Amino acid sequence: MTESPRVEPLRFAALDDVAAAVRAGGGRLTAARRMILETLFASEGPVSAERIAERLEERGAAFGLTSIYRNLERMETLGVVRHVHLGHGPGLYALVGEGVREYLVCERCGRARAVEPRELDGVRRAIRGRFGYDARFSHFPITGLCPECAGAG
Amino acid sequence: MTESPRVEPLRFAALDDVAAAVRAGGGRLTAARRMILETLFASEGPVSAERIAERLEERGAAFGLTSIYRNLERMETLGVVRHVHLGHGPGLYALVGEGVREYLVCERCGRARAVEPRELDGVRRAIRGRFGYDARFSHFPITGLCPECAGAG
DNA sequence: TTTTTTGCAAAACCTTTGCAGTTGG
DNA sequence: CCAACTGCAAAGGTTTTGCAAAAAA
Repeated sequence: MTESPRVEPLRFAALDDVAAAVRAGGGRLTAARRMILETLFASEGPVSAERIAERLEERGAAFGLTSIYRNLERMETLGVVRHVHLGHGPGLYALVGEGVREYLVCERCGRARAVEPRELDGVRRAIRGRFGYDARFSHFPITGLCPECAGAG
Repeated sequence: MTESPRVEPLRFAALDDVAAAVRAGGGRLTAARRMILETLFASEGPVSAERIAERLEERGAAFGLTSIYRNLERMETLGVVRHVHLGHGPGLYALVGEGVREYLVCERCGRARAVEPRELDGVRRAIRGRFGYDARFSHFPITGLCPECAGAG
């Protein structure tokens, strides 16, 4: 896994779109930025800055955590990246374009479940109906006991 | 959501009851512990460890943050204290007593709303019905846009 | 060239830990 | 007396900042 392992047209096309969005926002498409985006593309879920740094190192291109954080922050303001807090650990980053998810986290076993926003529409409606809030669980999750842990008492 | 939001007052059991619970759990009622409890009792909402330290200092009894944290943690395991994360700031502590609240926090203006758990029963039912989760918003809040911020676009 | 971006080191922030001395029951 | 508690200093984990050098446009 030294070079970009992904050759699927879909992903390449999408990556180009993201790169274009970065440029459109006045950002430069540096090596670090491109590789961070590639890493996010290849990841199955949101990943920490540190994990991204490891991935880049595996590919022979070490960038300091400082740069990773600065790039993620910049790309977040450009609207191509977002982050979520799923627990007490570090923030986890993902691309915006590949579909925003919302999360439920068990505060006992720590497992997270990612769902499509539409799956939470009923819950959102209940919250809006009573409190007027437009709830969003893509940055901070719903927390509680998952079915297994709730069952175990 | 950078600063600790302000929430409505909490009502507590008698301070003596809390002190008794500390002793019942094998804890000693030291000066620090008593003053921390008094501070929580007198506070209008959950407060940070640092704020507690300031209060104690105002009363002429300075205890290190270390002790504050250790005491809060100990009293939390004794079931007398709890804490909530309402944003990116420090954790906020409160007495358990009868007044456990659940929270909604606006991620734009940062304001928190504290509600009685029963007010969230409908929301909880919707979540349980679809995902099987037993959701609790007393440690991590519901986040989203409050009515004012949602209206402002 | 002009404007980002990068690296390094250091700090900021919240919280925990190690250890030796102190105190409550 | 002796386990529980305390202060201090130091470290831990995550993220930010300052500044000079390097690279993109």
